[in-house]
Amino acid sequence: MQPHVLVVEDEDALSELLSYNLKKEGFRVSLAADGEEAMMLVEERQPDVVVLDWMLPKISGIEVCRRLRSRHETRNLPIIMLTARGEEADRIRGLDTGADDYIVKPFLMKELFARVRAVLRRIRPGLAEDSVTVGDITIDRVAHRVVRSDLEIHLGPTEFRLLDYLMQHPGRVFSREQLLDAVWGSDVYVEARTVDVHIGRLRKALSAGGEHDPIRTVRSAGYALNAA
Amino acid sequence: MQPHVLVVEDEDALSELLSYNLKKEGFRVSLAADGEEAMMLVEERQPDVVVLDWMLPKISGIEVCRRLRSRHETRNLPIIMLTARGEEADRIRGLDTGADDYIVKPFLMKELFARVRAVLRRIRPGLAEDSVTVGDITIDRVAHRVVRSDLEIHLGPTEFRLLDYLMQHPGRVFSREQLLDAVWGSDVYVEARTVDVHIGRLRKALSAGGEHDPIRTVRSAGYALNAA
DNA sequence: AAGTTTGGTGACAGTTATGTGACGCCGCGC
DNA sequence: GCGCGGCGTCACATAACTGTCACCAAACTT
Repeated sequence: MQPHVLVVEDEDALSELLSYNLKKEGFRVSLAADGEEAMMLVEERQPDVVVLDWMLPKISGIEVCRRLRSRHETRNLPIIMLTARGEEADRIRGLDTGADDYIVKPFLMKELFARVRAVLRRIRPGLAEDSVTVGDITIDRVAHRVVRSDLEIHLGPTEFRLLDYLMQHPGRVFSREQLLDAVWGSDVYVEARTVDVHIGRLRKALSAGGEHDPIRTVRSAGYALNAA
Repeated sequence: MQPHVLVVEDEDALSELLSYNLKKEGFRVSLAADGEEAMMLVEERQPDVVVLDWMLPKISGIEVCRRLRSRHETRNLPIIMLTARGEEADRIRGLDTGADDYIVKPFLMKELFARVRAVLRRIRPGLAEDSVTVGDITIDRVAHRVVRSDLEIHLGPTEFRLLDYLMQHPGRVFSREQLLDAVWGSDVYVEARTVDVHIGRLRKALSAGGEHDPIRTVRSAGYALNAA
């Protein structure tokens, strides 16, 4: 699954531009226009990285950063701040407050891409890693293969992305909505129950060799991949 | 596909000269004028080898080298440093930091070519090798011949380059766009589906002797050559 | 224990991606 | 100018995958 970027920026023109280009670059993108919306979307969409403008209405960028850092779930969420030229003091405060990197406006798109990728790699190596193993299941993103105890498993594209996503956070429970957002994309509309069907298909495929089901159903909450 | 060299050099005159000559020698070349650009281009273009001037604005050569070595994906990326006469200390630090070779300015072009090729051969044998074998398929770049289990296979130029590229990263899945970029060149415009047709032709040619198809289709992702 | 909610799953019809034969175009050697 | 080998596109057939639904079972509630 592609990394998910939350862009927090109040200027429409810039946020549109960022969204367009990041999507083209293969990222999933959510947009927030102010600090409140940002906090909400962080919660709801669980982005992998936040690109945060420093000048924001309502809650300032620095405050958003502080709040994210003070909450357990988002303590390690990578943050890249956008500052206007010359806001030197902010930049320093930003890094103090826990931003992972900053970039000065105006900037080149490819510079942003590079930093987003760099931060992802540094903070959450798993995301950029070529292959991940959880228990007896290994997924290789480059070769696009899944192996369970030496047996190759064939998955359709959606099942592959679904498993990939679950494997990035083993043990964690995801609601159907979260999975739809992450795996299907926040822009398409499909029934939540569709997730059930795909989970079912994934289970069947993963259990083809007689092994036991690695996916846990959490009633009225969602699904999780068993950590070990 | 020809090896891809990233030249990091801040003097325009020298970088132009290097670019011109390396291209004439059959390498693909990218140019970076400083350390930041270098890091960006490494990420973006994924060169096969870096020729790195030691005196650079912004990020020094030594720092570039250190960063490349500290990142998983570039740990083994070959680096050849360019040092001015007498910068003995730098040279040692350079090799310490993980450069693979160094060359003292001023130097002869063919000396540079030789070192680039040597380093490529040492670090990534496949790229500089005259012939490569994957499973029962052998490709001879010099003679432009392909052999599968002792049977010679005739391929057109495009199919040859396509197979050559796939054989450089066996098992890895490439999107149609990646293949177009790598095999057709990023400047020509052809339909993505054209890749399918050529894959089809390649398959037919490779299976002429009754062997089974060595190319794997990954639905909605692309194609890969089976590793073994 | 009956009622209610939630999850599992086979079936199905629609959609999308891929395989492939056919065709016309082009550059080249003769 | 002609024939030939390659190339890029297209159209069509086919295979693979998808989202929904209906219906049943399991898990909770009261």
